[in-house]
Amino acid sequence: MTSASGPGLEAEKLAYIEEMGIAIEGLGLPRMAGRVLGALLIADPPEQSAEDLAETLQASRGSISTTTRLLEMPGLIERVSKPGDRRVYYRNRPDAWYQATRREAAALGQMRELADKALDLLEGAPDEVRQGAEDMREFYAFWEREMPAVLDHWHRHTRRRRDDEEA
Amino acid sequence: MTSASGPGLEAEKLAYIEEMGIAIEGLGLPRMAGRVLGALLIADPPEQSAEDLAETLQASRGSISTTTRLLEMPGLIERVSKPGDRRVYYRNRPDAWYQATRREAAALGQMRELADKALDLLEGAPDEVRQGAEDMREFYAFWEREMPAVLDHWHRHTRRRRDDEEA
DNA sequence: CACATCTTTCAGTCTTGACTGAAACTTCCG
DNA sequence: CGGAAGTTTCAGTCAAGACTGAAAGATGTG
Repeated sequence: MTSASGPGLEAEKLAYIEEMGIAIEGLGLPRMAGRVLGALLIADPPEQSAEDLAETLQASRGSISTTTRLLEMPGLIERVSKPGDRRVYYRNRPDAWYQATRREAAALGQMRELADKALDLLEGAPDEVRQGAEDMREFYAFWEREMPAVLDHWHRHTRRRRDDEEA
Repeated sequence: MTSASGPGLEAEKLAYIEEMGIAIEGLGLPRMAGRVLGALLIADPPEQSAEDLAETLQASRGSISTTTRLLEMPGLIERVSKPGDRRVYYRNRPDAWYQATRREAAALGQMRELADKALDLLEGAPDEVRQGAEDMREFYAFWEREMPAVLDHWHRHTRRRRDDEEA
């Protein structure tokens, strides 16, 4: 029997889950989202039902429902079903962390636009006054171009290797 | 006279400052920090006293003090003084946005460590169970290496160009 | 040294939003 | 159709932390 009742996880794993909660909170998501990601990452088996998660994380069903939907939207976790079982199971997606980083890259456009807008507002001002906004635009124009390019490179590399293994 | 009394900034600029406040809030800093960055970015002259900022942003002196210190620590703004003037002035640093992004890169180590720790907790588990943590480690090992490398490249490029202009 | 000016600190207030838990809803089965 | 199992929604509670404003502190000036 694989200790499937009660809290069911060693204290070490529970501590890990909390650590992930704090780390993800730093990225701007609710702590509970990090807990779910952490729990799924070290779950055996990798598929966990809403009830499993609620019990492991000592959280309400409502909270689990809201959180899983939040994580499902950007592709960080996915739902799976089993024949003859009405429940929905959740598991982390293989490219979850790539996707999360990809989303950060998508937010860079806004920063470059803010730099452009600053330059509009400073139209006609002396170069010295415009310098700060110029620097900002220059940096984000660069990073908005390079960050997705580097991530793409990794993604193509990984997909090719995975396909090879399957063949 | 350059409208130096009262709110003193056109509605357009005030709206811009608020927009920056919201954008920066999305990066995990207090909204007021974004307001200060925005105000300094479009300020003429680029140096602004604590009092100037408090007035422009309709904020308390305490809030300005806390926020400027917060922004000064990671090098996003800097203090400047003027002869015969007791006040401290603030202005944005030329590489502020590079520094901010650099700090994000520094946080990647924590994520790779979390992946390592997950694998420790899954020692002896079947490959299928460990796969998620393996994927996470692989991605962050890559990104922890590449992100600083690309940023460094830009920084060296920019410094060289700036030195050329000065020569 | 006493005063004036500017800045920082800190206790209290207020806003935001994460979480709970119960009720509503959906889906499947006899 | 009635009921059981599972999930989602939502109003209310609670905690975290941003901001205020007054008091304390620092720094220069006559």
